[in-house]
Amino acid sequence: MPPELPEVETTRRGLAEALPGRVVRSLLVAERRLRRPVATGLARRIEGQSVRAIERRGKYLILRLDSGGLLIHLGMSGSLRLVPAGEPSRTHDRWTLVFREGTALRMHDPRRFSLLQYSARPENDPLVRDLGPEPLETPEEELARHLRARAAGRRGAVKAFLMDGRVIAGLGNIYANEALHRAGVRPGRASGRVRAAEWARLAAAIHAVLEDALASGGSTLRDYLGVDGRAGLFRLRLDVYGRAGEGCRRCGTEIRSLRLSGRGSYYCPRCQS
DNA sequence: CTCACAGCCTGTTTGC
DNA sequence: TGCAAACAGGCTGTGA
Repeated sequence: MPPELPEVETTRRGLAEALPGRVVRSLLVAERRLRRPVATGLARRIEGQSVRAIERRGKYLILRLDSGGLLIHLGMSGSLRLVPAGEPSRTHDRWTLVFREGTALRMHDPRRFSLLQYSARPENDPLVRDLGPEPLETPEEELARHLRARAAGRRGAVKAFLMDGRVIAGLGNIYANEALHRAGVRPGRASGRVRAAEWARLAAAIHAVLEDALASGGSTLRDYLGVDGRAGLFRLRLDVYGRAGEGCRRCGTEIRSLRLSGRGSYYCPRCQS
């Protein structure tokens, strides 16, 4: 299961408890070939800087430094962990950010879809600049209006629309499926044909599913040194994602699956129209 | 602008 | 049983 927005936010909270004030001693890069190559001069650029804050934009983490900051993305299989400085790397550990205070932040990422990049102005970096509103920080009614306005005239599937980061930040395949089920909207519907009342239900459902996942992940936050991006997802009970052929938890009808824009999509033919 | 799809990658599942 | 092919998906770039 990939880290989605709630897992990234859980990770952010863990880092925010531990990192601010720490000073970067070194960056050890074991594998440069990630989603983008890790810049050669990155280590030198950040050594000696202290961590000011940890922010999140969609599924990107922003580690604010004295000057500029690091953009970090977990990709499909990445997870961050705080480890004691000097702990040996294992297979698939990609880089380790070592702090003077004796701890280190380590990226574990088997599939190398993760990203580590310095930016002088992280919030203006093209990677995050064009992202849509934060689903958890946008009031429900505003979110509903926004989605409806952006969907006008679009004929593509509503699930693909919800997964477009420029429309709304950080909603991945799993939670797009779950939100559509909670809202009673089929994933293959044309975005422009979803009605106002349905957008209202969708906005509420997006909030609900993300908050649920966040709540279940939050309780496992205090593992050893705190950060495990996986904890939340393992605890959230999914209603439709990956449940093709099984019974809908609400009505018992068999969950169906189809492919939309190359992505697995799941819905209940009775609960969702 | 909108939309679909290839490509990146490796662990896991499926199918012969 | 064993191996190869298919699958999984966030994001970007490309082309229609």
